[in-house]
Amino acid sequence: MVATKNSASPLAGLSEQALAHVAEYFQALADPMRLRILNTLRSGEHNVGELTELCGCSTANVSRHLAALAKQGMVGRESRGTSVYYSIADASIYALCDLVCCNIARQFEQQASVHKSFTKATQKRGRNHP
Amino acid sequence: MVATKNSASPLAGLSEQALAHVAEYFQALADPMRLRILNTLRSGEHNVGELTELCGCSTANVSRHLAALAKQGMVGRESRGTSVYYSIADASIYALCDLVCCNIARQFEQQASVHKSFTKATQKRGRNHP
DNA sequence: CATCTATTTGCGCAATTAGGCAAATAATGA
DNA sequence: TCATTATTTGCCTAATTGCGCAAATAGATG
Repeated sequence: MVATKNSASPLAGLSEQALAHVAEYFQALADPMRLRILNTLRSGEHNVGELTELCGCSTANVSRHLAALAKQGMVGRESRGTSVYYSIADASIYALCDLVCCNIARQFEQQASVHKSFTKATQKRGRNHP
Repeated sequence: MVATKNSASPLAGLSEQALAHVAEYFQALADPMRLRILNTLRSGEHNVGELTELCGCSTANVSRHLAALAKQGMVGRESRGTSVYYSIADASIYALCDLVCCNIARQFEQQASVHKSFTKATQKRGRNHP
């Protein structure tokens, strides 16, 4: 691994591999059904069958999505009896999602009130659609 | 929009559309080259040609990636002369990336400890040489 | 062991996507 | 005007991805 070690921020000076790793992490979150699963797991652990019902998704796909999330260390796996229970392994995921939701909410606000001026600066900011 | 759950957090009770929107947001971050572009923009605004050189990517692709980032409101666009300058429009992106990097660093630590010798107790955390 | 249930995985298909190449567009200057 | 530079976009290909279906595994119970 070629670490450039520019310690301005964790993102600064990342190697190709590290960048790919971060991208994979985001990729795991870039699916509505996986987000739904994570959201469902917020209330506590659930097995695959429960998630299948709660998320309205086939068992096979829930299993696959859980595998993808587990690969990124987002959820933990625990076999109990004939079932496999999954739970959130990294609560900071929700911090990520909350940040994104805030950003998107902000976008919606801006979109909703294009002609209103609630931005403090009077600059013309990125409202450009061809 | 159908809110199905109590709103303990922004992620809770998200409609299908909102969930898809969040997923799209993460999707925009789920590419190494786009992360590299964002990382490069951290030092300040750059035009497409500069980013092409700094990121080692073709002009067309840089342009496309920038369009994807702009679509999510992550970067802003400003034409000056014959060039188009892009800059970070939402600094909270870096908070996202930093969170992810911390999570991944943690993963690396755990992987490293496990890989090194699984006979040791995993409560010692002294493994950090990126 | 046989069997049932729960979960995982292999395979194929349809849809999406990143990248290369070239043509099209925009802005500047002779 | 035409030429030049900078950026965007259309088209194509290769690779990836999510899903449905069915077969395969793992664990518990008779």
